[in-house]
Amino acid sequence: MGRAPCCEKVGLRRGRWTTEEDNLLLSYIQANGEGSWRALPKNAGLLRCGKSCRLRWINYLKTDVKRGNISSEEEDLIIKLHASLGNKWSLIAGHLPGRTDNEIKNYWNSHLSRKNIAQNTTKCRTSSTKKTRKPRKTSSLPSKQSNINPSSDGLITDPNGTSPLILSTNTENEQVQNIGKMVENDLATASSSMDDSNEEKEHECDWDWDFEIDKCMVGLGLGFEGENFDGDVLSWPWESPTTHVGLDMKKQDEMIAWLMS
DNA sequence: AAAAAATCCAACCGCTGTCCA
DNA sequence: CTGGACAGCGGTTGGATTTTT
Repeated sequence: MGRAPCCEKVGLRRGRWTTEEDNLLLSYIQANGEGSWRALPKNAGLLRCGKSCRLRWINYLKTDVKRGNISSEEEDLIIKLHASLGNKWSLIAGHLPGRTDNEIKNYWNSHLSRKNIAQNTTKCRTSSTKKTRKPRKTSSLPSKQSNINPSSDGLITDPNGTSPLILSTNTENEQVQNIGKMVENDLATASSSMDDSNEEKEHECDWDWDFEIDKCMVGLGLGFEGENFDGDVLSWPWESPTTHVGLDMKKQDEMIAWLMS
């Protein structure tokens, strides 16, 4: 027997929300608070599914939702976080104040993924001749996410792994920039350990933040995963509970040795 | 000016994890 | 332990809008 539907769909409205519906939902939540989404539509006098109400609230009506274009700082951060976290839109959104997972997902799909593909095509074509990497063994999740502090809902932590990078005293832009800087610092440190005399390795380990990191040379010292040009999904064969956004130099060395073997 | 194609994005769908009886 | 209810997440869809031909 299948699971019961989340709501009785017969007679429910679908599609775009009207201003009247928005007002009903807004005033109900302002009076009664969030939650109980299943019961909310009936109580609020809305002919909508509870899930639809929740989505409308989270993505549009909530007061802290930031509207307008994604700034270059935000875009930069999205790229970096996506390289680290993959399609964990809610986690990425957690580092972008006022942005929703849906908005970031849409922005990625419509702006950045295309860019990503283009960059890969032009910059990384030579990588197709490289040795085949080992296929992933497990799920699509990154093999480790030690940069995620489980007690603080996915906030990136400092190298000591304790304090969240997002500080409440910072402005939103400062928060975005801080996170970006931390990721850049990690990568710069990782880069400094590379032997840049090897041309192929230099190409493969281009640590400038551009789009090839996500697909071409993913995870060295960062512990995330990616795909090679044949579409094989990879993950890295280690676990390290002590690293943050990525630095574990011993593991990096092991990774380099493994790649070059 | 009109048609076609491309792009954008709000909303939907189905699945998973958690809680609780 | 099991199963239902619910919240939340990520993938996908479809219609509105914009751009191109």
